[in-house]
Amino acid sequence: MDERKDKYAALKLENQLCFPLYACSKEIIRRYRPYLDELDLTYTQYIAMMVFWEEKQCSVKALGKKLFLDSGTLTPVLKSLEQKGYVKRQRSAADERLLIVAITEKGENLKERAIAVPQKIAGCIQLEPQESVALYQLLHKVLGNMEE
Amino acid sequence: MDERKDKYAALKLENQLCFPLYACSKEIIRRYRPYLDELDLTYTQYIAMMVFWEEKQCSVKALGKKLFLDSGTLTPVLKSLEQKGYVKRQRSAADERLLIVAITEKGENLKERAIAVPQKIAGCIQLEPQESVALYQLLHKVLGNMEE
DNA sequence: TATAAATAAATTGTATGCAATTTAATTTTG
DNA sequence: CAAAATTAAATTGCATACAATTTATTTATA
Repeated sequence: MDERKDKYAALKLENQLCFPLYACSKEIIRRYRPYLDELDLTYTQYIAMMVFWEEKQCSVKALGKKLFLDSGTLTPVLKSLEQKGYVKRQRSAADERLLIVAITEKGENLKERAIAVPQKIAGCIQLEPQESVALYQLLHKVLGNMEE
Repeated sequence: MDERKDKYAALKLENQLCFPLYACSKEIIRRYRPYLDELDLTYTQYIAMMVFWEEKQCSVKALGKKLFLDSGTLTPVLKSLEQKGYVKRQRSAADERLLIVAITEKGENLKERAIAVPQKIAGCIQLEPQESVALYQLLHKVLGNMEE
């Protein structure tokens, strides 16, 4: 089979870039599940907590920008995190349109237990350090290219 | 801030590999939408059609293996594709447990219109050829590592 | 060969994702 | 300053994802 003559080559699953991205992302997130179950967090809740572990508080808008998610996704996620007691949600006094989400003491404490997760995931991705760096840079380059 | 002394560095969003994978995947799929809308396909329906454009027919099980999806996801996707007239679904005569999904004439015809999509997506990913190859290989390496 | 084990889809239940719309608050403008 | 435009969340509707269970069929085995 001469690929130069296959006008449909670009439509083959094996020639896609997005598909392995999509598959890889889903498969890794599936690997997170047993570890996140122990923390009573979903992956989406986990990446939201990562922001709060770094920043203490954040508006829904700002969180959405960091996580590439909109309020349609975040509102139920943040309500769930509030229910678990990891964050508080309250409107900004300065601008009532903004909902400020702030981490609680219980949310801070969770960080200690979450600290073991990244190691375990790295163990299942199994890339050499320089490969991880290369992948990281390529992904951020694509994200940057799409921002334009 | 000396990173060597930050025991929480691994929990920072900027130090994750899975997160940019997840974000990249979602953002690219979002870029597919306007092009796939013209074909009346979602991304999941599109990657399923890619398999049928190559293979003519396939069981749900085999399709799930290729796409990293289970019957819980595929059943409604395939019913939807059948409704649009792009595939037929029928039980295998040899093994009634198997549902064989086969592409229709209308599904085959769709391929001609889909042929323009990959180019348009490549345009928004904007990687140099050697970067695309590197990303492709790293993603497949990770997928391979996780199969074990 | 009758029964147990295994297999394939479908179903059920929960949690995203995201476009589009709605609601409330703030900013811009005529 | 009042009306229009903008902005931020929430809501709505639809389509995934996936674990767990159920149902139907086939294979393995006592």
